[in-house]
Amino acid sequence: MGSKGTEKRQRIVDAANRLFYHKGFTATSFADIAQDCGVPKGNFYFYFRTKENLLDAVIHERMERITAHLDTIYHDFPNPRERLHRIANIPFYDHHEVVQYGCPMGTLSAELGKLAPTGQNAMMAMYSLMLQTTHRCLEDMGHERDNAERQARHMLTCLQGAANLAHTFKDERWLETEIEAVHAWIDTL
Amino acid sequence: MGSKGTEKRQRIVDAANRLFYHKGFTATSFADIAQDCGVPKGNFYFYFRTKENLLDAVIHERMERITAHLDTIYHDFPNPRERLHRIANIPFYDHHEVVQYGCPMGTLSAELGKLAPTGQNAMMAMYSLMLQTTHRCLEDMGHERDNAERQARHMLTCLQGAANLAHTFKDERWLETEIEAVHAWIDTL
DNA sequence: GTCTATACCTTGATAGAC
DNA sequence: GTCTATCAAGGTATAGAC
Repeated sequence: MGSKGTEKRQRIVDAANRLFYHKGFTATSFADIAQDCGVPKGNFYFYFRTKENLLDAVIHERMERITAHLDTIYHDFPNPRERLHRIANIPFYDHHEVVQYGCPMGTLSAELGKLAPTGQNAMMAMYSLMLQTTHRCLEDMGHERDNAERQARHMLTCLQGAANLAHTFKDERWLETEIEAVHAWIDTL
Repeated sequence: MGSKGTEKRQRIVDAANRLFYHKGFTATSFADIAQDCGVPKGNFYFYFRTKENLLDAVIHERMERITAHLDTIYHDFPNPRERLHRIANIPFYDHHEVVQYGCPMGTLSAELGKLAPTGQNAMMAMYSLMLQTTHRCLEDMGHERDNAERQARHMLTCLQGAANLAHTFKDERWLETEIEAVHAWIDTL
């Protein structure tokens, strides 16, 4: 608690977070991370026993950020429909990075789904959080439970697909128009 | 050329294709491929100068398969709406593998988008093929050019998102219901 | 707590016998 | 054309001085 170590640990996690996103988990080496954050890689093992351990810390960090962001939306917008619009805007918030590196959650989940059963569970938790938040907005708008769940899945599907294809085609307009379509769809609900 | 080499080359490409899909490009080593196809890895370099070169062959192989599949659809179904239904069904055709390893095109594209500018162009070509085929069906159904393109992008977006989230959640029903929604959407066009 | 030096393994790639 | 043996480089992880 409050010891000097926490600050350095945070620098490692932040650099790993950035590089796992930009280069992918497997393609990122400890040497890359060390160079990025200025901490010698031999020091990593004081904070994390393995690379997978560092990955867990990165995912945990992301989980906290998305949780905080959703909480902010919930706090700032009492209207459930307006909340949905804000959730739909999340991928567009960092649209420039999404086009260049893909969806932070989606690309990592795609990679981990092929090799790490541990990290994949944490990714599922992140998506479940977004799903349940969306689901709750829809219920607050008067949709019954089953219908709300179906609609929430559909919205997430469109957002994820839009991010992926915008990344593949390096086309910001793809993201823009598809998110715009989601907004229009929300207003029909 | 009918020389003996082509057959062994094909075995290497097939094994690489399978493993790049199941484990990812970076996470798959030549040793993995060699073990899978029974060809010693030292022999690989007679057919491919680099790993990226082998990747190109794999992508080329996939491109030919998807081209052949779309040609079959075009040949078997004269009705453009029926063709759209068949295209929408493509991810569901191998639904079991899609749930386990994700969309073959989507996951590879996500990985290459972060490291290989070369291979990524080939991935774009594959998606463009699907996009243009869809686009043409919509034009044949009477939609004007701009509208058809927008609809085609939307359909691809939904299919890609469905495959990704079904993979993330290891949930076959996600894929099933979202593709069903695409079918219903096609009938409204 | 922090860093250097290094062990040990796997990687993609080469050389050369056959 | 095919395979064995091996390379240099880079990977994760460890040992131990400070």
